[in-house]
Amino acid sequence: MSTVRIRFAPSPTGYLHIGGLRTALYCYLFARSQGGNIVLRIEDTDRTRFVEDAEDDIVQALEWCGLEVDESPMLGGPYAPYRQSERQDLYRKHAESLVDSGHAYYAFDTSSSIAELRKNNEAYNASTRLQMDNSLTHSEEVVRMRLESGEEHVIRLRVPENVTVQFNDLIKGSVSVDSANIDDQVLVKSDGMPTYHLANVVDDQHMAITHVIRGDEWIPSTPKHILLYQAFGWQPPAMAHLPLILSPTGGKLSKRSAQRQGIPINVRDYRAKGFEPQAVINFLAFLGWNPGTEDEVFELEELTSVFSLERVGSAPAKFDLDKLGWFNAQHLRRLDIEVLLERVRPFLEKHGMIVEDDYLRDVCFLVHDRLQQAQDLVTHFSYCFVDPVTFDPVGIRKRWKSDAASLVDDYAARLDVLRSFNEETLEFKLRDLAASRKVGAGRIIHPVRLAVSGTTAGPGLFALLRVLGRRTSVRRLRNAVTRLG
RNA sequence: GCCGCGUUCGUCUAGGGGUUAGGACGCCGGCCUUUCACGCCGGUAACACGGGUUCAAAUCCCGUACGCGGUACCA
Repeated sequence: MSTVRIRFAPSPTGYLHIGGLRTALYCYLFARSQGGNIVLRIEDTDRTRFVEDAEDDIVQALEWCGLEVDESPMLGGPYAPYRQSERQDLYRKHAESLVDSGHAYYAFDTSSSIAELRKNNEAYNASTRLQMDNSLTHSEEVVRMRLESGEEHVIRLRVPENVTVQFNDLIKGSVSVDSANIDDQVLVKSDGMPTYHLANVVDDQHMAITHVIRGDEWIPSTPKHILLYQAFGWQPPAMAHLPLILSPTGGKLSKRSAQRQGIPINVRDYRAKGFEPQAVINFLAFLGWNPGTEDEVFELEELTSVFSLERVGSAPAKFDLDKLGWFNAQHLRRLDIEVLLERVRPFLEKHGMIVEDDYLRDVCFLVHDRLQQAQDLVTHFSYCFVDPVTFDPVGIRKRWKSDAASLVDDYAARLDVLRSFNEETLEFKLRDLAASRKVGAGRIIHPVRLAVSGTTAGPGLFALLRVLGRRTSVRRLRNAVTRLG
C-alpha cells in the first residue's frame, strides 16, 4: 500500500472561509491519522475571479490553526509547481491526448449558440453535439485550418453514451449516475486555462494523490472526473465527500446569511474576534464527525489520534455559534496564563489601553474562568483598567441604600491606612466594619463592588480590590460616594 | 424541470432489528456563594410521513414529503 497523500486545493477567489477550513481540517486529520502527507495546491485557473492576497490569507489561516502542510507553493516539494496556473502546459498536453484518443474534441461554438441550446433546455451532450460547431461535425482538414488560424475554441470531453458511471464514496457509499445526465464538459477554456475538472484530475494523478477529500458540492461532478480517469487509463483515487455546513436557518452558509446570524465567515474574522484556533478546530471537527465516545474537548493533536473517515456522518450540519462559544470557553480556560496574555494584548491596544505585564497577569488570573472570548476582557472587564464612568442603574436601586455612602466612605478610610493590602485583611476589615455598624456584610460588599466596578457582577470582591490596589480602590470608593451620595 | 445527496431533542450527535432512545450546546430549576460566572446536581425536549419485511423496526426495503447540492468556457 502506497503512502497516503491528500491535497487541500482551494481556489484563491477570496479569503479562506470557515467551510474551507473544515475541509482542510478533515484533510489534515485523515492524512496525519494515516501517517500520510498533505499538500496545498492552489487552484487558480479562473483568472476572472482571482484575488491577489487570497493565497497569502489561506496560508496564514492554516498556520493560525496549526494545520501544517508538507508541500505547497512556498514550501515546494517533489511535485512542484503547486499553482495550477504554472502547470498549464501539462493540462493542454493531456487534453490534446484525449482528443487524439477520441475521448475529447475541439469546439468552436459561440456563447450565443450555446445560450440558444440551453434556452431550449438542451444539454451539450451526445444527443446534441452533432448539431454543434466542433471537430466532430467538420472534416479534419477544416478543423486543422481553423485551429491554425488561431480561432477561439475549447476542448470538450466526449461523454460516452448509455453508460452508468459509478464510484464508491468513503462517506456516501455507492453513487451512480447515468452518462446521459452528464454534459460534454469543457476541459480547456478558450483562454487556454484548464477547467477545474481537467486540472484536478491531471494534478491528482501527477501528484500521486491517494484520496480526494472535498465538499459535498462536488458529488455531481465526480462522475465527470471518473470518466476522465477512465479516458486517461488511470486508476481514480478514493473519494470522500464531506457534508456541507449550513447556516443556522438551513440554507447555504453564504457570506450574507452568515453575517445576518452574526457568524464570522472568514477564518481571519475568527482570529480578529478573539476565538481560539484550537476551539475553532475542535468545533469544526465535531460538525459532521464524532469520536464515538463522550469526550468533546480535543486539541488538534488529540483529534489526529482518534479521527477516522468512517465516523464522518453524511448529513449536512448547521452552524451553531453558541456551541462554538462553549468550545472557545473550554479552550480559553486551558490556556496558560502567559499565552492568555498574548491573546488579550491586541484587544487592549485596540482600545488604547496601556497595561503593564505584571498587572495584566493579575487581571487575567482574576477573570480567566469568566472569559468566553479573549476580547471579553475589554468588553466585560474594562473596569480592571479604567475607573467606571457609569454605574448600573438597576444595581444602584438594588444595592445603594441610604447608608451605602457612609459605609463605603468608612471602608475607604480603613483601606487607606492599610499596610498589607491582601485579601484576608480586606475581608477582615470589611466584616469588622459591618459588625461595628451592626449591618450584614452584604450591606457593604455590594455597594463597594458597585463603586469600584460600576456593576453588580464580577469576580470575588476582595480579590478584585487586591488586584486594583489601594490607591485605585480608595479613589473609586470615594468617587462613588460623591457621585452617588 | 432534470440529476444527485440527505432526514434521531431547537442545534451538534450516539445508537443501526428487542435500549427507560444516551451525551453535548442552549433553555429552565436547585446547590455553592458577597454578586455574576465557573463547577456540581436535576429537568425540558427527538427517531419526518405512509406502506411493507419481521414474533419484533428509530434501525432493513419501497414510496411520499421536506431540505440541501448540482445542472457554467466558477471552483
